[in-house]
Parts: sequence; C-alpha cells; structure tokens
Amino acid sequence: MSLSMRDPVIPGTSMAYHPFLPHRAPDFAMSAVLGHQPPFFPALTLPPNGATALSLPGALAKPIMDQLVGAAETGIPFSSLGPQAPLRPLKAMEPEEEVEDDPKVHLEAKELWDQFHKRGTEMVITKSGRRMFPPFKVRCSGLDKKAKYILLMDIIAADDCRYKFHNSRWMVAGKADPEMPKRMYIHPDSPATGEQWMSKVVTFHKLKLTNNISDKHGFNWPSDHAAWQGNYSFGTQTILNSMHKYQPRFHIVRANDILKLPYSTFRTYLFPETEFIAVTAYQNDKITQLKIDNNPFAKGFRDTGNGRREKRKQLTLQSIRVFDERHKKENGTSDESSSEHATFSCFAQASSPAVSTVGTSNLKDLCPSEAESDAEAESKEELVPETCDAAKISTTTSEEPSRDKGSPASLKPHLFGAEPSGRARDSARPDKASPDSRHSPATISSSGLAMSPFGSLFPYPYTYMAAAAAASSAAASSSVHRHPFLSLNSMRPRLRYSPYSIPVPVPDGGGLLSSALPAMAAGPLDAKAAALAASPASVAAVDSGSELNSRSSTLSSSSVSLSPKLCSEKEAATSELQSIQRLVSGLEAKPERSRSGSP
DNA sequence: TCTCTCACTTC
DNA sequence: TGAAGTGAGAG
Repeated sequence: MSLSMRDPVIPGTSMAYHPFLPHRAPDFAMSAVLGHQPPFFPALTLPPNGATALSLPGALAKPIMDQLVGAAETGIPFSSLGPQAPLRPLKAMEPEEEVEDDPKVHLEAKELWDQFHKRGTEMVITKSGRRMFPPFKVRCSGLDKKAKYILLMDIIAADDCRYKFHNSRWMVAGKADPEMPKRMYIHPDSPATGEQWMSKVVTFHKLKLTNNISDKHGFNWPSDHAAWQGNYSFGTQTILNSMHKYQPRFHIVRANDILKLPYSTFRTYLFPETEFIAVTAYQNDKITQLKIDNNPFAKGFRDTGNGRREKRKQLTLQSIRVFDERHKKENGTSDESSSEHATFSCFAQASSPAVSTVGTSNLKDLCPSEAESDAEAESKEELVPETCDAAKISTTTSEEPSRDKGSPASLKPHLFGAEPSGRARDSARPDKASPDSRHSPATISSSGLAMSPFGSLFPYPYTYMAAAAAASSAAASSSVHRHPFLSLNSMRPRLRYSPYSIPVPVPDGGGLLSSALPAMAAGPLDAKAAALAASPASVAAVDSGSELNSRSSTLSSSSVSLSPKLCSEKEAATSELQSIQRLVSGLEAKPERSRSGSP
C-alpha cells in the first residue's frame, strides 16, 4: 500500500493531499481512538484546544534545515532522535490569540518564468544537484504579522508521462518512470513571523535538483510516527526523474515549531509557469540560450564578452556559415521560427482551456503525442499567446475560502472554463468582494475539484489564478489523472485543511491546530472507507473521499483498483496498529530507515 | 542519455 | 581567495 509520488497532483481531499499525508494517518488515528499513543511521543498530552503537539527543546529550532542537515551529515539517524531526544510535551499550549490571516503569494520574476515556460522550461538535474533557474521566489502578504510560519517547497510530478525532445518539441515518450522518493524543502529561515516573511522575497534558490536516487541530502522525520513514514522526507535536494515534467509547489504553514507540521494546516500555492521538465542535458537550444542570457553564472557563455563561447564561436563561425548556406539551399526554409512555439505545445496544452476535455481522462490530451500532426501543433501554437495572456492576469494567488459545497455539476464551469471563473465564483459568493486584478477571481472548492467526474484539465486561467491550493487537495493517488492545477482547494472561511486529524475533542474556537476536518475527526479511517463508496455528490460532505471519487470517476485507464486498495489499507491499518502497540511496549526495535528514503 | 571535466562566472 | 554555480563538449 503506497501512494505514488505523483499522487499529490491529483485532485482529492485536502487530507489526502497533504504533502506528508500520511497515507497511514487513518491507521494512526485509529490507534489513537483506541487509546494508543504514537511511538516516540513518550508523554503525549493533548493541549487544551484539542491540538496535539510536541516540541523539541530548542534543538530543532531555527535554523531548522541546517540542523536537520547537520544531523544527517554527522550520521545521526534522525529517526533515532525521537525516543532519545528530550522530547517534552507541550504542556499548556495556551490557545493562541489567533489573528485571522489571508495569505497571498506572488511569484517573483514572473516575466522571466513566462519566457521559459512558453518554450518549455528545462531544469538540469545532476548527480551532485543543480539549482533551479530561474530560482523559485515568492513574496507573501496577508500573513499575521506576529504569528510564526513555516514555509516549504516541494516538487511534484506534473503528469504521468515520460517525455522526449523530438523535432524541436517535447513529446510524450511513454509512461512515467517509477517515482523517486519525495522530499520537502523547508525554507531555512523557518519558522519566522509573518512580518519577517512579508518583509522580504522568500527565495528557494538553495534547493537543488538531482537524479541521484542515493542522494544523502534527505532525512526522515525524527519520529517513527506512522503518519510520517514512507511518505515524505526532508532535504535540500529533491530527486527527480530525467525527462519528466514537474511542478514546484509552495506551502505556508502557520506553526511555530517544525514538529507541529504534521498537525498543522498547509496552504499550498501553485504557479503553472514554474512547471518544467527535468533533463540531464539541455534539449532545447532556446532554453539554453535563455539560461545563458539570464543566469549570472553562465555569463561566460554569452555572445558578448570574452568568454570561451565567443572564442569558440569565432573559431567555428566560418564552418557554420558554410553549413547554413548549404542547408538553406537544400531546404529552402528554416524551421527556426516555428520550433519555439512548438516546444511549448506540451506545456501550453496542459494548461489551456482549449484542450480541456469532457469525459474520461485522456493522457493524450495532457501530453501531445508523437502521432500529433504538425498541422495540429501549428494550430496549438496559436493558443500560446492567449494562454500567456491569461497567465499574466496575475501571479498572485490567494487561498480563498469557498462556501460552495455544491454538486459536481454546479462546479463544472470552474473546471472546464465554460465561463470565466470569477463570474461563476462571484455568483456563488455574493458577499465576497470582487478580487482585484492581482488576485484570484476564482475559488474552487476542494469537493468540486475532487468531484470532477470528467478528469479533464482545469482551465489554465482558473487554475492559474486560483492556485491557492491551501489545503489544497492535490492529493490523491491516481496514477493517471493528476494535474496540479486541479489540486485547488479552498474551504469555508478559516476552515483549513489539516494534514490529518487526531480524533480528539475539538473545541470551537480552537486554534489553528484544531482545524481538522470534521469528517476526519469523527473517524478518519471510517471516513475514508466511507468515501470509497461515496457517490460524487456525497463527497461534498466528506472531503477525505474526494480523492477517491476523483479517481473512480475520472480514470478510464487507471490501473488503480479501489476495493483492493481499501482492503490493503485496512490490513495495513491493523498491521500498523500492532506495530505501534509493540513499539509502545518497547518490544520492537525501531527500524532503521534509509535517510534518503525509499519509494 | 548520462557523466565527467573544463573554463568561466558569482559571491 | 576560494567555494560553488554555470553550460559546453567529449566520451
């Protein structure tokens, strides 16, 4: 029983979406119901507001990443820190005075990202790790100045395809390779106050991309808490598959301690223009040139200057001219002008409303196949400017609350772009002022997304503008229909998504940590199980099931079998519970886990 | 396709 | 000054 790496891309429940999700969270929750405490949480006590939290005395405080990395590098198995470290329960976690926040995130250097995106951004991955360029930078606003936040970033597979660069364009070359271990990058300044975050551009330039599955820059969560196992690890390098398409995600978590992450609400933001294909060597010359032109470190390769590129150019200039002359005479024309847009086709298509389909999910719609004719490609090129214009509407995303828990049908316009998102949304939310031009005019409820019975792409403008996926639902575990833009989720005001909930009393007016989904609080496992059989309509009330509904209703070619999954989950739940019992009883040694994680 | 080394860059 | 970040290009 294991979710695929790409699972979070799939629209689903906010719970299922949670990056750490705890595909085994329900198991743990069940154990809690039965009175078992998670292993390594020696004296777990529940704070008065119902939240469950622990903190490490300073040891894991800021800068979190440095210390986590340090622990990893010094060979200290992080998983061993749990029982040995002086864990202490948060005694009286006073219900904080929680100032309402309404985070908005603005992508920095959007124009540059757009330039790359329309050509099909490539990011080089190496064994030792390469940085992203352009670097992922955002500016936050709307945070509670005094509250502390942890900012994170991860990169998820954008679809289920493997690509190849053929005839100057990216084409689908088959099904995606097996997923790599998932990694979450915690911004090294975390946690910091909202004021601090808002005072500067938050940059994730230190995150590196690698194709080295043995990479040692990752480490598991310092606990054998079931919810953390086998899902995400943390690290400064994220492992990707070459020739696969990826989508970076940005997360805001209101929490003053990293150990509260599993219990906290994630607000997730996607910027479609940051999508890219991982490569070990650049495929598209235009991307190479863009990198050279814009990356300071690549200055030496610019035409202007005395770098080796210039020297080399001079040396080969003559031979190139001879070749060009001959080539033109033979072909009469050059494909130079068309290749630029052509290379973008697979990117543009993935986000263009024009290619949304109604009906079952069709990979070919997501990823242009090689069989696609040039004529078709040409026609798609015309979409490019339009799509880009839509993208320019805003780079600021907002996690907007949704009060729309309507039926799937009522949400279809959001999903398929039948009408401008703002209109549809505004009509459903008359009390919500029209968003300004910088902010998302659209808000999609998680249930709506999850309930999409068609598996079609989310229209680009909508997804783009409503990228706030707070709680964003990107979850789910379908191996076929997954698209980050579908992972939009919003909830009724202030009802934020909690990674998983522990079934404890949740008093009204509780803090952030008490915002677990009611359905899950009532019994996560049961809720999930119920959701398995739920009809699309019923999912509106059971967020945790939306993932599954989405899966069952959208995948025509999915290999996922729901019932077996449920069975296996229950079996695993039982096994997990037994394991926890043994651990609590000290009868079982902690399993040593690979720091780099395993798929 | 991928890995490694190189010359060149920034910081 | 040196560590680290670049794409090129050979293999």
